[in-house]
Parts: sequence; C-alpha cells; structure tokens
Amino acid sequence: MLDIRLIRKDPEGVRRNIMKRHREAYLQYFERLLSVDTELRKKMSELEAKRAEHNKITRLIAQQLKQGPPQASETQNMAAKLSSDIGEMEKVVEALRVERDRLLKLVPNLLDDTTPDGLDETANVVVRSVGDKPVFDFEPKSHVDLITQLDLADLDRAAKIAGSRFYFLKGDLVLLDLAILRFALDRLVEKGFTPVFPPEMMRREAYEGVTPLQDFEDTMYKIEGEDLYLIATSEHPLVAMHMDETFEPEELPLKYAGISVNFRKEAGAHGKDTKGIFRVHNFNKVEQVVFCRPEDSPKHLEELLSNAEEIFRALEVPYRVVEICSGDISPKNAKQYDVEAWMPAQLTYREVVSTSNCTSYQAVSLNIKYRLRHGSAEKDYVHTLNSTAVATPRALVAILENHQQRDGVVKIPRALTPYMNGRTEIAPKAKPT
RNA sequence: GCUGGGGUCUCCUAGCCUGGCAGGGAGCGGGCUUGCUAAGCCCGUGGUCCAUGUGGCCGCGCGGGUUCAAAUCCCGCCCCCAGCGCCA
Repeated sequence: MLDIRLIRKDPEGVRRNIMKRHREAYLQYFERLLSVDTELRKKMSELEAKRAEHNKITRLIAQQLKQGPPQASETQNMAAKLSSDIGEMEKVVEALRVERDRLLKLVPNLLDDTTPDGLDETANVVVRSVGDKPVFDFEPKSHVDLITQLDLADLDRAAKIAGSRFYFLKGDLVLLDLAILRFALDRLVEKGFTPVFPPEMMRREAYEGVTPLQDFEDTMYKIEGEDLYLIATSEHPLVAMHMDETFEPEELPLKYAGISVNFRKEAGAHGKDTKGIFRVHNFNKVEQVVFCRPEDSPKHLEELLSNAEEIFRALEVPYRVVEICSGDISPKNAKQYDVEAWMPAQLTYREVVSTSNCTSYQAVSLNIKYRLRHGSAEKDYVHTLNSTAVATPRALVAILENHQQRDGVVKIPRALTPYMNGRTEIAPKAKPT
C-alpha cells in the first residue's frame, strides 16, 4: 500500500498519478480514503485528549490511595465515567481505521514516470525483439501434439485424479524441467543471488502485504480450516520474510533466487489455453527478488530483466520485451516489463517472464525499512523488485515448439546439455516393428 | 499431538509472584572534554498525532476480558526451547 503520510502531504499529486491508470474505481477509492482519513484523525485527536484526561486522573488516584483509601472513591467514579466514554470513542475510531486501511489497500501504487500511458494491453510497447524465429520446412506441431507424440506428459490421467489444468510430466521432460531450473539458478548464483527454497504456504496477514486483496479470490488456494494459503510465486514468501525489519544500509541490495512450486487457481481464465501445459494450476519457477535503496530500484529493474533475457537467449528461444502500459500494469507495480517467447505453433508471442518494480508499495504494507546511514535513527522504506528467471512449463513449451525437427525429434539447447548428462535431443521412443 | 519452560525497545536483561508513568547494560550514531587510535561525561537510538513542545497518545508475541488503572491477573491464539509421541 501507499504511505498514508505521502497521500496527506500531496493528495493532488497522488490523484494525478492514479488517473493515469484509467480506472474510475481507483479514483473513487482514493477520494473516499481522503475523507475517511480526515475523519479518522479528527476522532483520534478527540479520543487522545480524553485519554490524556483519564491518565491524569488515574495517576491522581494512585497518589490518593497512598495517603489513605477513603479519598479515592469520588475520583474513581470520575475515572469510570471517562473510561466508558473512551470505550465508546474507541469503537468509532476503530471502525474508521478499518475502513481507512481497507481503502488504502485498494489504492494502487504510484506509476513510474516512464511507464507508457495507455488504456489496455493493446497500448503495451514492444521494446525489442531478440533472436530469429525458426523457419520450418514442415508444419510445426503444437506442444500438445509434441508431448503426446513423445509421451512426455499425461494430461488425461491428471484430469482424472485432479481435474483440468493439471499434468503428469514424464520421462525426458522431467529431466529437462529440472535442467532448466538448475541452469537458471546457477546463472543467478553467479551474479550474487542467494538461492532459497521458501515455505510454500503463508498466513493471511503476511500475504496481504505482498499481493492485492482480489488475488485471494481468483489466484490463491486456501488450506481448509487453517490460516494458510498456497503461494502463487516464491516472490511472496521471499518479500514477506523481512516484514517488520530494518536493514543497515550496507546490507542492501539484497538479492534472492527463490525456487518453488507455484499454485494458481486461474479463476477468470476460463476457456483460455485449456489444452496442454501452458496455463496450469501448479508449476515450478525460479524467481528473482531484490530489496534495495529507493534510488537504485530503476537500475535493478533493468538488471532483473537482463538476467531473464540472458536465460531465454541461452535456451535459444526467440522473444520480445514489452513495456506494460498504465492501464494494463498490476496495481502494485510502478513499472513492469514482460518477456514474451515466440510460439511457432500459435504464430504469436506468449508471456513467459514478468519483471516488476514495486517501489515502496510492498515495503510500506510489510513495514520493511533501512537506515539512511549506519546507526542513524533516520529510516526510509526499501524498494522491492521481482522478476521471473524462468518458469518451467512455459519454458518447456517454448523449447518444444521452437526446437522441434521434421522427424519429431526435439533438440536440447546447447546450454542445457551439461545439465542433461550430455544429451542433445529428445527422440521418440523406438516402436517395436 | 502431549507435558513443562519461555517471547520485554537494535541486542542482552530487570520488572510479573504482590497491578500504579518499562529500569539497567551492550552495540551503534551525534555532541562535549582531553596531549594521542585511551578514558570519561551528555544526548539520541519503537510507532503515531498536530496545536512542533520542557507536548499528547499508543507500544512489553497477537487478540480479547477483569479493573479507576494491566508487561504484571484471567481466557484464546501464534511462535521458540526441552522432554515424550509420531515421522520422510
């Protein structure tokens, strides 16, 4: 969420920024927030004055009782009256505070000045296209046909026991999945990232700090009867792990490479990508997470993007980088890039990476700060950034489709050969003649 | 899961039994003193509010309750430690 103090200090500036998202609802939340917050502060002042009065009397009672019990009863009656007044006022203030916080969480992050303006995804800006699209002298097969033909996954039996959007991954595709994850992890470790296996469930309180409320409805799975949610990405536990902490300046930037399973309901995606393993309920992902000083976050955003691009170049998958416009960007992001891989069977680019600068939006919710100078009392919120390094079902789809040969063989990218025990291709099983 | 012990400001710790403004130490930062890279002294080192001051309010794992008053008493929950149980 935004820092309420910033909103109080410059409501007009915040309003102008929110308008750039072209969503009437955001503005309504914001205007309502301003009035509720004003009312809250007024009521709080009154409450605190009353408490101050009550505290004085309470101290008086303590003194009187030292001198002798009989003197205290009259003052105690006054204190009791004040105490019940305070109880009433507290209820009012608490209701206002709950409403203020609810609205505050609904107001989106301030956009970076460089985020392109636009109404929806059609206004996203292609920054660059990298790699040559493969030229086939045959009709390229979809990944669905390839995994069926090569016996690399079983979708029907997965549906039987778990439902749609689940899969049994099999044989060489399992080895390739692990190879990709390990390859990506190694590249990040070389760059100073600390690899982390995080908890794959989180409590609601911590979770609310890293993701919009709407995600509890349409993204996250809840464990029945427990205050636990399956993580939708390792970004969530990795960012939340430092809640209520203050970093010394020399500890920043802090870089993690999270590796985990990701669970997503994909509610609202009915009918999209229903076949194959492109859009699924659980998948593996290596994620980059950075905590840094505010002035460094634009630089780190470019680094995270560059790291992800490096991995897709090594996988020999053609891609383009897209800058997400103000109407399409996630509410928690100030600036966002997507990397989209070329999918030859669909003749289109599909999202495989999302790189985000959340600036202080998550840090404010989670109360993550740093000292401006070592030992100094002055603190400010850190910035958090996250980016996919690689997510495997989608990377597998890209590799299968881009590296397929006429004879049904799929070439393994050279960079992965060492991670595949020297293997260079995935071939159909020899059929008995 | 059971039994017992615990969670206090950045860290350590006192206070809890017996309710009355959370005290001490260390580290860190700033200042002063001094012949030096020693030693000493003073201030600061949770959050928040606006009327910005010798100010108020809140804060002792979280949430309730009792009371004029709760770190302290009562209830529920979370987490840590030890032992037992279970277990890949």
